[in-house]
Amino acid sequence: MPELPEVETVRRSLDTAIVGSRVIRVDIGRLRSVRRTRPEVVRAGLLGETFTTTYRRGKYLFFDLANGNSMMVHLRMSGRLLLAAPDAPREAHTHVALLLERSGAEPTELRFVDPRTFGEVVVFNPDDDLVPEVGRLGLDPLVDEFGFEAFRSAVAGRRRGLKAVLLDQTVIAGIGNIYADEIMHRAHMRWDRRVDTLATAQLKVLHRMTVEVLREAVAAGGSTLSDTQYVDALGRQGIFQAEHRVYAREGERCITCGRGIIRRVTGAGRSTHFCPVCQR
DNA sequence: AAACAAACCTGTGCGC
DNA sequence: TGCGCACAGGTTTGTT
Repeated sequence: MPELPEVETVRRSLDTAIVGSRVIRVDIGRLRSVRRTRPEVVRAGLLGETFTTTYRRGKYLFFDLANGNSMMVHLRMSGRLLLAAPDAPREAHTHVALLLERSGAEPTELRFVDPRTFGEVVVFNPDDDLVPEVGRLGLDPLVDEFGFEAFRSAVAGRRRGLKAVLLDQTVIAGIGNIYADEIMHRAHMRWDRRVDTLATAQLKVLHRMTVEVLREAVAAGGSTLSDTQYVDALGRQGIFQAEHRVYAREGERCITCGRGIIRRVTGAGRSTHFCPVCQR
């Protein structure tokens, strides 16, 4: 479900309520959601501690604690983080719930909800190497310095198809299936175009569209698809789906060129949407 | 190095 | 109405 724009929207919708809040209760209902450590590590690491900052790298969310530990949350396909009144009924598939106390505010509960249970919550000390994959992440287009030269050196010379490179989190962190398709469409490039055949002018277009799509999507609060699964921590849906030009538009006429019919092809277990006329 | 399939799970929507 | 199948925003692991 969530890609960079959705994860960033979740982070922003949580930040004010989280920072300065102290964890006074930790409920773990599904061990799988905290599988990277034993559950006692999660409980002991959080209980009584205060959140100091939130930040994001790619699709990884971090919540730092005053004791030096951090909590990492990855939503994977179906995860959600929700803020709710502690006495409000919990959503189905609520696997972790943190009761938060904060001076001058009503207590709130932070809930990790995840039907497919691919997502996870990790509480770790930065000295331990519990989230090694974060060290392998490539540039974050909105957090890191992401000028053209940085982009070029990240993707330069890859003898792979464009979509595979865009989805590779060790090259650029945060792009998933929806935004990869939308970026390629705006750049007028096919998914299977070998990146090492792109000229500098084309790389510049690709770079510009990557930033443009992600920025616009964040400004729109992300994309909520027809299943309405994605919402931010306050339950608000995104509206960027209205701007999708290819994703989930198979069979429709291309909005950009007015001539092509959007196609959908499957490869490596993912579907790719594109316009056969304006993407070459 | 790169491409692909399978694995991890649950829910939903579709055709019959 | 019910059943079986395809498919879903991600990532890792193992195989060609």
